[in-house]
Amino acid sequence: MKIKELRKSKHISQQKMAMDLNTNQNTISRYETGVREPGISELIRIADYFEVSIDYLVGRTDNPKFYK
Amino acid sequence: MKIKELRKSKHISQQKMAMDLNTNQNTISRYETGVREPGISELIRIADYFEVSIDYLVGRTDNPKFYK
DNA sequence: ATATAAATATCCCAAATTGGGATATTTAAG
DNA sequence: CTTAAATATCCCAATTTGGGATATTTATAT
Repeated sequence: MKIKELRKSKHISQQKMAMDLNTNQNTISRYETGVREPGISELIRIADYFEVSIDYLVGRTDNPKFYK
Repeated sequence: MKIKELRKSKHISQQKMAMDLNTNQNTISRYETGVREPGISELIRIADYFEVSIDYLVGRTDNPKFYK
């Protein structure tokens, strides 16, 4: 989960990001530290938020074989 | 979740797919009918299995803006 | 260097979600 | 029409989740 990198590249706090996504700061923190994982709908919202693919978000970009 | 279409295109049963993914037939059924959702790791395994992107798998392909 | 504030991580817990076994229902063959 | 294969649903224990509160870490100002 590349949330932390993406968030920092946008120079926003966990707090702001949490607000934007209608959730809590601690939830974002957990995603970033990996102690919790978001469900699919949350995953999509985060990907939308950063305008990246889910595959990138979850670190699956280096996988050479997804085409569709 | 485009599991059903992908699975059918490969002409395999839920049973076989479940076996291949070390899970149960009812779990696959639930994913397909939408009553349950897989977690991220399972999502990746399914995407790997069908060799598609997660974005495609969850029906996010039509979103024009993911680039990274 | 230290007080203060901002940012991030962790604790606890109730609620929601999950997967599995068993079983019912639907669909396809014979 | 019967049987078998495929798929969906029920029940339930266990895991996982998010939120509030709080602790800890990090940055800023004096």
